[in-house]
Amino acid sequence: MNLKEFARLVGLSQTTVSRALSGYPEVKPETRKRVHDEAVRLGYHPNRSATGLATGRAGAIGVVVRTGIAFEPIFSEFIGGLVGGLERQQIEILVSSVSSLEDELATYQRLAASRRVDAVIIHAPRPVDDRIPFLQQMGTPFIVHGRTETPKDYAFLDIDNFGAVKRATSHLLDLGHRRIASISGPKGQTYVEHRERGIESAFSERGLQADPSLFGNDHFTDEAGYRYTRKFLDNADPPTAVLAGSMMSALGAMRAIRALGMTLGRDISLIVHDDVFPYLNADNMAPTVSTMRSSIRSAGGRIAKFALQLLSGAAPETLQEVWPVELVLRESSGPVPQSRKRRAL
Amino acid sequence: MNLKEFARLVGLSQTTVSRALSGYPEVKPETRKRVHDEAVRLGYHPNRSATGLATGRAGAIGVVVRTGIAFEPIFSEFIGGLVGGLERQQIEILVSSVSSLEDELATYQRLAASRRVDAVIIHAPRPVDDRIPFLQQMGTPFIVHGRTETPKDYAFLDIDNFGAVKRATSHLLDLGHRRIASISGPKGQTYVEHRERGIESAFSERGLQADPSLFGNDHFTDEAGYRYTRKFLDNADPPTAVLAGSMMSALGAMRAIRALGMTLGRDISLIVHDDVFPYLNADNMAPTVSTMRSSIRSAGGRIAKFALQLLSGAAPETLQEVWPVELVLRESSGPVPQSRKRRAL
DNA sequence: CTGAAAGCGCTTACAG
DNA sequence: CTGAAAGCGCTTACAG
Repeated sequence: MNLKEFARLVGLSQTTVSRALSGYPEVKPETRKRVHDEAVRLGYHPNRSATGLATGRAGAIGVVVRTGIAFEPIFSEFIGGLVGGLERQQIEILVSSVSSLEDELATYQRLAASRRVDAVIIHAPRPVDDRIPFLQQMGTPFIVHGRTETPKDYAFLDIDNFGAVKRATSHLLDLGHRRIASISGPKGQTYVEHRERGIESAFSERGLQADPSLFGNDHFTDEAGYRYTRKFLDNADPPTAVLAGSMMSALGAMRAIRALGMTLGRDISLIVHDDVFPYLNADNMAPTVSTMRSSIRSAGGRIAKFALQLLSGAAPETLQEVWPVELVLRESSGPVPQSRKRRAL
Repeated sequence: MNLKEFARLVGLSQTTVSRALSGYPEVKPETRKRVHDEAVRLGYHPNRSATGLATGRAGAIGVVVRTGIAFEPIFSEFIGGLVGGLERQQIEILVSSVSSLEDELATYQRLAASRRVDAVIIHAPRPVDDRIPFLQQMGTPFIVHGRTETPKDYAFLDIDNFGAVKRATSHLLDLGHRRIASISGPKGQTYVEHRERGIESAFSERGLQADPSLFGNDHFTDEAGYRYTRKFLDNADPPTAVLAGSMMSALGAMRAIRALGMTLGRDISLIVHDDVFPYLNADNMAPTVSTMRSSIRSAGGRIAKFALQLLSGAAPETLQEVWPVELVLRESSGPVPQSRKRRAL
């Protein structure tokens, strides 16, 4: 059924019906109500292509995923939050995939030129990220999940990775740890740099220096967590504490610790960045795991709100937030073992 | 830039340009090439709303997610496969979320009536599933990931859950196990029933009977895996083998087994349904974990192909596949412990 | 092989 | 508060 037929059934002109449905003010309340009721009763919904053509609005937000970037468990949660934040907004998420940065840029160009989306969301930004000037030049609204180190004249939502890791590191230093390892994401992404700088800053504030040979970078997999933990613990001067960048890396780290017959929380400490997966709960492990916690689902929900505001004309610079990260101390982290205690330098 | 302007720049009529771009045969090859080259050079892409309005095709496939159904880690992989299978097809995935079955049906109605998608994908079907007659009656093409127990006059891709679990159970029975526990998904979904029937069938083929008090049903979380495994092992006559429905449940099961001081693969066997997550590899655990393996990413890719065929006019009944599941035996499963051996009945 | 023009189903400035 | 009609940017039957 199209508008013409629906309007005939309701006994009004297409104009009035369209206005009633779109919430325009100049329709008599009782007329609006009648139109709404009839639309529900008859199952009428405006053809989205026609609406899109007439208004220039696609009613969708684009998310481009890079295959091969093992983003996986985070992606579900993020999309869940995003889509949840858009529920009942008549705005959907459009997902496409690409295999290279070049393809990613080409996809933004296509999505924008064909008016398929009203805005896009950028993930995993680098300190200097080509996608941002590219989108700005095209005039495509976008929101960055994370941020760059360039001037921030764009909308973004990030968490305070620097502060979170600095606080966790400071806590470990206070407990006497001096050999602290990091298992983080791939080099080149802003959040990875922020986290590593957080470690360095905590050390240098105390006149100490972090050992960069204890920094591992790879995708967040159980396998990488295991591999790096083994490697670091085979070191002549092994770490007494590990910071793991995700629950998946942490699973591997814990496995390595067990394999070496060490007791987590006593022989070695572990603090994990927790994106909050409903199926894998740090509070539930044995021992319970200390975390830097920040719900990626909430971030998705917030970015959905940002997107709606952006489409309502908000200036990108007014849509910028950096969320604090909670440090939740549990059994996996504790004082440095007696045997490994050193005189503070 | 719109078609009118682009056609002017190329020096041809809108008709010819449109036909060249859409791959119609009646365009001179050199004309087509010139149009294509210019489209790339000038970044022209047809307005998707206009194309949609003119053709009646949305160029998108809908996926509706139910929030609260803890589908999470599987979802990323599935969408990854789906989107990958649609790459370069000018077809995107449209994701919406709903919180109830009623909302889900209403969303299909809206997506179909507004011509926002050309087809939808149904997840987690029940033996009798209301969504199927609903979509059939609306005439909306759809593909079921899984299947019902009703007549299958629709397109679907499922895996042989019955056969997989039956084989795994038979293997355990052959090794002398008689107390076999199951930690599966929520009751009421076809795949859960198929898996449980697989266990029962393996038992009854040997004149034995499975103990339904060893069947646990819940979302696939580490927590549920732990809780059920503890509960079953506290039993007066505890299981000697556990079948876990996902890697997440298996993590909890392994944790419970460790907590009780038991050795996996010796004191108790474990076989896990593995959807193949790139970040969590059964081959990499200690001990390595026996699995029933089927890549959910591949399933997503295959369903993308089905969707394309459906949109090209293929009859739904011709798009039906049930994939076999590999049984990969590793260290986590072995003979029943001496102490628990019984005379075969 | 190419083109002029109708039509897809909306929205919205304009008129009343 | 309501309506007639132009226009959004494509595709495609029809004509040549």
